[in-house]
Amino acid sequence: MLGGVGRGTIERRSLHLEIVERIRPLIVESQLKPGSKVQEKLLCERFNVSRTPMREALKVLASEGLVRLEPNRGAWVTPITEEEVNEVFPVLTVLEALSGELACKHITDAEIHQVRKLHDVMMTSYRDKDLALYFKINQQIHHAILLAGRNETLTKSSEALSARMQRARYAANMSDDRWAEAVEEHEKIIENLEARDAKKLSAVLAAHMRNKHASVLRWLQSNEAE
Amino acid sequence: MLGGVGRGTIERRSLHLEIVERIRPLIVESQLKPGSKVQEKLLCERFNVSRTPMREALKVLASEGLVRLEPNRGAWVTPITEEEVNEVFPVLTVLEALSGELACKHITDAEIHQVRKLHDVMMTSYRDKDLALYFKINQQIHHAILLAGRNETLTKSSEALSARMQRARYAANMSDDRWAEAVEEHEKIIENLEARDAKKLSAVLAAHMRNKHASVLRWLQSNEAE
DNA sequence: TTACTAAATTTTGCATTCATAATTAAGTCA
DNA sequence: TGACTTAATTATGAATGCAAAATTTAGTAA
Repeated sequence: MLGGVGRGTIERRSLHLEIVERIRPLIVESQLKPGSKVQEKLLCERFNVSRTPMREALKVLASEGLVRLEPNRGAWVTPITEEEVNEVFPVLTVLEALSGELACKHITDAEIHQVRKLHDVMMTSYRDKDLALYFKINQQIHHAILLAGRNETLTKSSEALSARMQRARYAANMSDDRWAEAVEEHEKIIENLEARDAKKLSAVLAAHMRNKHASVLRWLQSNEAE
Repeated sequence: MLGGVGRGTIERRSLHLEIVERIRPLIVESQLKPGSKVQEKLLCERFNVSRTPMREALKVLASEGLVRLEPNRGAWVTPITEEEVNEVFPVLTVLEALSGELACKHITDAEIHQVRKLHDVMMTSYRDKDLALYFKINQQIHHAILLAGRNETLTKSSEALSARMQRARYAANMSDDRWAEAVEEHEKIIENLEARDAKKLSAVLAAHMRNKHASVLRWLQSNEAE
């Protein structure tokens, strides 16, 4: 976010958070590559801030697991390893399952309608084979379900971990088969959400996550072989 | 810096992390009271560090949810509210359940033995009605189960949330009834761990968490009434 | 008193500076 | 040439300084 450009932001935000939220997407979208050095000075120049808030931001990103700090040696973008993926996905799976359960409890009709609209746009992007758009909407759907759960702690935890895996998904793309499968899963997700079937939605979301896990793993392994 | 006093520390640690790990217990044990202002300057003097690393530490604690930062207004210890408790415990519950499942898969006989020993000490502390010791060992058991799960991400996420709730548990103490119930639950936990029954352990841990949740809620509500 | 305003003080946010550790480059000797 | 030192450079960690914001205090008028 660019702090107050465009629309009159009311709440004042701190610079370091601003920076966190600008660097995070750079990492998630792999513009800052996994395993690469984070050039503190370069980023300072890029965002035109001094080192103090930048270093504060890096500390926060490190505590989120997107960056690794080595004392006196600087910061690195956390590499995507099989180990990391095998750690994060199981956690993400139970969080996603919980989010489905909570969403069914609290979601309003208007919100369901919103998600349905997102879902339909996503389907269009699937038919158009617009992967970038598909990813974007996909994200928004998962975000909307989290929001519907009315649990900020869950939302924050889940999205922090999700961000770490998102980078892999960006890099991994998807096989046509996996994409078709994912779409089917999403059909079930929206159905169960509309039916407000907590148990089922929860199970479908968990399965969805496990498949994402497998998909990322396949990519990682085929990559390591190179 | 207090890191290397006394014993020859090998790994160099960064000052801000040192500070984080010194302030965290202050918050968890309510020496810094929920809702109270965090006096940056005072803490700097107390730990004999300058404001820079202290402020970095506060940013990390804020991202963990133990502290709230208000731009230009400073830092407050996150208050314990019913809302907060109702958010965190459900997340903690699914994480704890996962940790039980993973522990059963990976735990070694030696580790089970370790946990059993901790459990026995805890039982002694229960018989002695030594609540402080009971809490401490209790923590260690949950930590050991997390470690046995071989998932650092899970361990970190879970303990971050646990820290937030721990403060309430410190303040809440326990009714005799609840304490007896908790002890029974712990009997089941150790039994199922020794039997390596993943499903059952997972369920027992989840139930244990839900009861902790209820217990904290009761305390909060009786407190609000005052 | 009480409500409001203005000055003084304190606190915060961030840039800068300086010391130290790490890295790179240059030089030495076998 | 290549391994090892040592010097030069760069990057990092943390203290300090300074401007801006918030808070407190003092003062004024009703």
